[in-house]
Amino acid sequence: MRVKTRMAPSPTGNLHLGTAFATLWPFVLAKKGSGGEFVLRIEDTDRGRSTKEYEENIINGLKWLGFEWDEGPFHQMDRLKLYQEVTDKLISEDKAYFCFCTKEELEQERENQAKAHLPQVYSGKCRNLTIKEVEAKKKEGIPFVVRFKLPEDRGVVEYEDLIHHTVKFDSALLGDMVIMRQNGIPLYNFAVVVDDWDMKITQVIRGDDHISNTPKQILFFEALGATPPQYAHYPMILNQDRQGKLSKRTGSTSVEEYKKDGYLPESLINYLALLGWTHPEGKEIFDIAELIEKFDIKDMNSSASAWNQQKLDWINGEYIRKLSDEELTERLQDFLVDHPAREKIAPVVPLIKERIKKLSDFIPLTDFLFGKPEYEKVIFEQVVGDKKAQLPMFLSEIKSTLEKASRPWSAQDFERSFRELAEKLGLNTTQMFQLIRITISGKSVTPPLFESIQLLGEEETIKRVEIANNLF
RNA sequence: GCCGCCAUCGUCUAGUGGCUUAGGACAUCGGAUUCUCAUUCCGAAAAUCACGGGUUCAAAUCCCGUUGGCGGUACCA
Repeated sequence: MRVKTRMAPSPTGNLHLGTAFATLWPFVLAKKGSGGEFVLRIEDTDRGRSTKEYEENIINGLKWLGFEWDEGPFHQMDRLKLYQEVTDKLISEDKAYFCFCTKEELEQERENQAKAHLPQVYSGKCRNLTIKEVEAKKKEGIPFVVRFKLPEDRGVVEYEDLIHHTVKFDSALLGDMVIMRQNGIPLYNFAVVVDDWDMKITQVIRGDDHISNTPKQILFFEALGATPPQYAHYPMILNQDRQGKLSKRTGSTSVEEYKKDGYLPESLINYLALLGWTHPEGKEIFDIAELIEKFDIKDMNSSASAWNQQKLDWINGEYIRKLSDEELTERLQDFLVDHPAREKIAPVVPLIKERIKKLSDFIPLTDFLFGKPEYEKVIFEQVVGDKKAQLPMFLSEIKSTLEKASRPWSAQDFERSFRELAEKLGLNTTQMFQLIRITISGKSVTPPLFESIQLLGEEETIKRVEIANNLF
């Protein structure tokens, strides 16, 4: 059978890492088989919280991550007619009914049940209203909803979860669920079933927060006279401290933030994959194509894993180092739209490739190459320790050594003459080179010295030594 | 409260009854390379397999219970 999966985000917030995670699995499952299809469906029936902006953010983010869909995006709000037709059909078949209970009544009911340590289930008060009674209440203008009539004696609803084992629920604990609001907008569980049925979805793979929705949805499929799809529920990603599902509490969860921070889409995908699935050979670095090739739903985790920023950073570093210099240059240029000298990024790339974990690390590491350094006397003093009184002399010696050197400066001569100078001045080589480093950059950590100086040029380098010298 | 899901180093995991003195990865610590920082390489520390009972000649692995974490219990999705 041809596989058809779907991802159904609700546009009630920006693209969340959890949503990206939720998109990965149905996407991979669809791409796995030949001719599989992946559908994007926007579940926008929560009118209070859904916005067009969130939807755009989600769609753009999914595209940035590399996801493509074969159908959609569909919108549930465009499909109200269908939900209404199905609802009418269920009513006419006596599988659903009108309910006129007020919010207060229902709350009272639940409260009483809680006090009696009973499961909180709708009493079915409006279940047996006659047609006449219904008409009369409607005429009076009493607000109503449509409830699903839970088949009596349905007993235990059971299904084979592709990730868990057999999952069983007692349908008696479900009660008669509301499926349609008075305003004609359906409720989540009902709309999902109508859509999955209408769109002929074969596999539903989603977070395990939906496990308890599944028996309800199966019951709806049964009422429709349809076979439910196969279900697979993966665990939710937990916060770094394992307290609760991934939320803003312990760090950013917005995909856009990660993009702005300089994470590569492919490393995000790789890390997300690691959180839900284990490569059969235990590999940790693999691209989406390999994931699709090796994917088997049986290798998905059944226990929840916690978000780990350090591991993501490591993976991102791995991917940066795997890029060619040309490719990394392009990525940096796209990333650093406001950079003062984007055309000068290319020659710097080989120097920083092994030194950055995120694209944003480029800036602090290289800004001295593109603008004047800011000096702090203490940093110089820390290098030479108790010889700090001699700093002016050290700096002018450095300057004259540079001026004496034959041009263009060569790495070999440079290294040799400064090792000699270090010895002459009673400094060790580390101190010598650190002093030069700080002089040209204002920092104690930079890319390799001689290559940096080459990029700066001889004149600029000597100028910086002069400026530094004037500090003392 | 009721219903459900889950439970191996700090974190992610391997492990499907004997091959396990529980293996790997990230992070941590030490060492080598080195002009700094990284990279790379080598090494160390880190899990009484949540707890308590069973089953078995043998259990991290099977069963039951407990505890803990998480989720659901809406005219949210």
